[in-house]
Amino acid sequence: MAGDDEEPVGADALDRLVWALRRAELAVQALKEQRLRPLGMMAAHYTLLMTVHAEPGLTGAELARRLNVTPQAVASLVARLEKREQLERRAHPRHGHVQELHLTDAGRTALRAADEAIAGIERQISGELSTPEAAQLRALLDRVAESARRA
Amino acid sequence: MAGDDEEPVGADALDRLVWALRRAELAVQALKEQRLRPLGMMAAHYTLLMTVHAEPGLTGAELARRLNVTPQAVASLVARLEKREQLERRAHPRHGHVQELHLTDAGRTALRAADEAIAGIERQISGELSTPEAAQLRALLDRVAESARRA
DNA sequence: TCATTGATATCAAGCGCTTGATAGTAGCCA
DNA sequence: TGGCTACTATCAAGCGCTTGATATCAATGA
Repeated sequence: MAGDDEEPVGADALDRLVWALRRAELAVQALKEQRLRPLGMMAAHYTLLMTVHAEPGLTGAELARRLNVTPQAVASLVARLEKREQLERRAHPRHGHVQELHLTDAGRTALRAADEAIAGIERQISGELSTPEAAQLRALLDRVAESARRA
Repeated sequence: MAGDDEEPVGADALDRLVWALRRAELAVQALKEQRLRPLGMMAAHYTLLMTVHAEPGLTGAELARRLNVTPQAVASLVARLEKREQLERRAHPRHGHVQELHLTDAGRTALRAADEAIAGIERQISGELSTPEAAQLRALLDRVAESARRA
């Protein structure tokens, strides 16, 4: 055809699913940081605390895989949260070298406050969607995530 | 109630929309990096080139707002892409101090190759969804993004 | 005409994350 | 029992991004 190479890339590139996904996540992430800042917590800290809360006793390496970052990055975050007394490292019962991560009471308190802010964002966003729409969006996102991870 | 404070945060925190959104974006982003690496391009470069392609003549500051990063970060990326001859800075017709950004032919070629990889990811992901599902997901994501940005 | 305002670009310093490399420990198997 | 392998944790160096501050220039208003 004559028009095949008029455009170096498809004009619909910005209408793609992956682009819409990025835009949405970027906007939500910015909102998270904004709401979490007054609480003296960063989104990365919230994510880490929430992950450890969901799976207590997680090791640093395992946590790094969950968060898609390197073990060193996790160690840096853990060190800071440990200094704030929000997280503690305990020796693994079998592996003396390995350290399990657990939330402290202060960590749970901080997490609860942060989660209140995140829940507010969730309410606001899902409030503009009908209940079935929200459920379907969640289901579709899960399928997208699994599809990308399986690739 | 007795069980109100047994859990510091709602047990459904991981079932939230914002969490599913993050998981999906993280997985897709990792896939992008993986597919773009063999082409010697990073996801950030692709995003920048695509944005400039969509709006030629964009200034650095304007571009920074589009990408949700600081002007300095953009300047760093631009300098690198300029060194690769994929991007060029031209003086603004009215504002001598301001510089417009334009893609070079090499930039368009590189963008086309990169976009091929991204399009492959798009096909793979949307291939696991029905056509109406993909359309609805895109529409819902746009509403989420606008809702978060408006907050 | 000239000062002020607003926006751009750029420099400098600090911090967080990544890649690469090293040390320690449990599990497996000959 | 001894050695190999796999996994964990940590150190060191480099790079990219952020915050903060500075210089330049167009546009506005007195």
